[in-house]
Amino acid sequence: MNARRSQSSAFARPTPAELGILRVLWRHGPSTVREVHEALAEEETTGYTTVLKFLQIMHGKGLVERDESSRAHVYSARFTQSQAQKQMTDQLVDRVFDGSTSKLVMAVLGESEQTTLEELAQIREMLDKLEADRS
Amino acid sequence: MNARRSQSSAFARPTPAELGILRVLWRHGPSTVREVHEALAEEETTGYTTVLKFLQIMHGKGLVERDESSRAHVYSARFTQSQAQKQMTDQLVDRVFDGSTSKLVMAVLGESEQTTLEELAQIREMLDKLEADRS
DNA sequence: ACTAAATTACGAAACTTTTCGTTTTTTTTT
DNA sequence: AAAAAAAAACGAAAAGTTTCGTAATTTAGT
Repeated sequence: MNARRSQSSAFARPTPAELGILRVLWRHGPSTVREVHEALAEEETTGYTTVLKFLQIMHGKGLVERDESSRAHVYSARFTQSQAQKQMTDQLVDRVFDGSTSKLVMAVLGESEQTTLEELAQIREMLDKLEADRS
Repeated sequence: MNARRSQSSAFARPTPAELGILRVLWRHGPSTVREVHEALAEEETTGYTTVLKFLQIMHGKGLVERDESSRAHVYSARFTQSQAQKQMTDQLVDRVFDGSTSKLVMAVLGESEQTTLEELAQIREMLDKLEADRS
């Protein structure tokens, strides 16, 4: 039995399209199909019923909650963006970095011209905190 | 035209199963179908012809190279693990961290009890280097 | 109550990914 | 050279993902 893939696990892995919808829900909070569709339409061209269908599928999978009290059902993500970040990053570390988190950090810092000094400082701060806790 | 998905782009995105095969090729270097299949069999149960088919598909996509000079064709990854790491991490940053690399670093360092002091030191070193370059 | 509008539900097509059985080809053994 | 063994090629089924048309349902306006 593979807990990672079971429907009842903490949270399943969203497909790419599902992730796009979750991103809208994280940005905008609980939303109707129409609202999600409009938000999505800024970037992609997805039909209304496509979005509806996805929300229904995602509800079936337990990725989103549904409030049916009003006519237009209101959907919301069942886990936070931060939880998803952790889970998807762990998966990446497992599958692509042979389980080494530091390799991931090195890789991402290694080439990133776009990381600002300020961000580097933030990271250093967190590093200080971590090392302090450790000793 | 979507460059990200085109066959000729720097390198395409491996599917989960394709990644599993690439990992074997990275670990073991150029390998025959049989070798990949045996390496894979340690964890999963994949049929020989399934592995063969994947390697053929991946060759078609340009994910792997094929040396046909011997009877048993020898396949090798067409890009390094490190390139794949960068590419897949960038994708994760884009889609899940709203483009912020530091958010990714914070997330991964935040909860990782498994990051050793030694690893933290390595990261600090890299941080030093980066900040030095910047100023 | 009737009509129009908005929304959900349903089903299925199109496409992608994964899996493997069968056939064909190539090489090795006898 | 025939038989056996190993490997590649092929095709297609199975499973999963994405997309949307059409039908049914619910709500709101007249």
